[in-house]
Amino acid sequence: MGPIRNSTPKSSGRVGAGVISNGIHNYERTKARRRAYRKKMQGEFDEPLRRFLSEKKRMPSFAELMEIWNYRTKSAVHYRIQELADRGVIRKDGTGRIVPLRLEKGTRLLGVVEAGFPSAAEEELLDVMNFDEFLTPNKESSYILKVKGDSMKDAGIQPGDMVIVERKNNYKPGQIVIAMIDGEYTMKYLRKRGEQHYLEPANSRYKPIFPKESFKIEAAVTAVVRKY
Amino acid sequence: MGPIRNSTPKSSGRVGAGVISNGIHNYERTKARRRAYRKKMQGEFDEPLRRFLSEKKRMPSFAELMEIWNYRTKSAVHYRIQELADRGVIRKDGTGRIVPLRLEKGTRLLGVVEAGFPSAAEEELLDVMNFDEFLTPNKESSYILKVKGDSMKDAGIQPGDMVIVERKNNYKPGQIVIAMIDGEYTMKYLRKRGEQHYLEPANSRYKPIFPKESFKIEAAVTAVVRKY
DNA sequence: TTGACTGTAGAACGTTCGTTCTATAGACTG
DNA sequence: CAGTCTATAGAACGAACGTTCTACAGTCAA
Repeated sequence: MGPIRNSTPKSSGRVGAGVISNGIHNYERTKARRRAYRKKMQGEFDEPLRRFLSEKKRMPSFAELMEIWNYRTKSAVHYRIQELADRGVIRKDGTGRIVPLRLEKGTRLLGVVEAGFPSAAEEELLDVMNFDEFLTPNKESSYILKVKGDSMKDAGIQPGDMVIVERKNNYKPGQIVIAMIDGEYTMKYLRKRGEQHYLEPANSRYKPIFPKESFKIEAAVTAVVRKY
Repeated sequence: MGPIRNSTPKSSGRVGAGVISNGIHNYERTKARRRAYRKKMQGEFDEPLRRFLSEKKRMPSFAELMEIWNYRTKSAVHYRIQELADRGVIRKDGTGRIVPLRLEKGTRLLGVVEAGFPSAAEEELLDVMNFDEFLTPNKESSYILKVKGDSMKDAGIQPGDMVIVERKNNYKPGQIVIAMIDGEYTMKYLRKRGEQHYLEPANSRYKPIFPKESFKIEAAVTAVVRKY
């Protein structure tokens, strides 16, 4: 049958000698059908791969791809793999093994609220993103804290939120920082008046804190995460 | 030399016949040194694996592990792999290939601000988390929107924040939802008075919205993310 | 209708894979 | 000091791997 596969396995493959194929066609209609079919198929090559990757946390071997894609030979897989590599979905490393490129699934980016929700056809075009990389590019120096108290309320940080903080070498005024001041940890805006640094809450019910003895900034807040 | 390796490769391996090893030892001191060394080593087996995985997006083969761990034989790798599997760091699938279990690096969870920052020794004990799984468990039905306007300010959602929304079948009062009301998309609290649903902003400068004609809830907000 | 192109089947090949067995140096135990 | 345990080296092995070549049916374009 050629390119249209994934139908019943037995009907695929070459036609035996002596079988006369029907030569009558409506070519235009056939052509259109095939285009649509192939577009659909493309997704049906990628999708099982995605599933395998997220389940097994590794790429399948050619033998496994034979089963996944319903092929009877590895050479057919080889052909398909070449096509996926050309499309940039996967890549081959030095030893021939395949590595994923655009297979990890992310969450779809929709833009501003007014944009409206996409139809199934538009889905493909949406940008995707991975939160782990986005929120903690420097995993080594990042920590997660749970917020207690409402002193940063007007900055949109509520009790129960999680903040991602990062240890750095120097901290700039205007940043929200975690500081050890007079023996206690606290999260506030870092401000500077003249040469003196001080801490300012984002809540009119609290007053700025001017350090008396010890004053050490431990980390800067790089992100806020809240889950309902 | 035995278990203490990763020194210069040439000095490892068996001592040639005729070489008489020095029998004089302070056993207690040696023992303590070895324990500390081995603990340090443990990390030096896991770390290169982590790096390989995050760079190449796949687990290394035994031959590659030989280079990574500075072994001269695959049987030594086999031995180490067994130990990693016992510790639950990796797992072997049916065909002998190794799959990661506790290798993906997460961000360390510290708890409330008051907890203080951990020393290098305490690092190991911290819980880690992966934001991608945490924020979007259902990737298929989740979308990301960028917030415009300050109508949800008092709910800690500011302009420029990203909200993760999820399409559902039914929405409960009290949730923050994305709704199409009278032809426009908006993000508000979903409220219910008697039998009538309406939308309420979290900003005293705005008033509740009672739907006139069309009213359709598109999605519910499941999380808020802000990055500085 | 012809010729080129596409997609799969099938077989053979050399390479790489993880496993296993033996040997041994050094550390540890009593 | 002798015996045991741990961690590595080294070699051999069968299974699985990805590659390549040939053949051919079906599609497509001229």
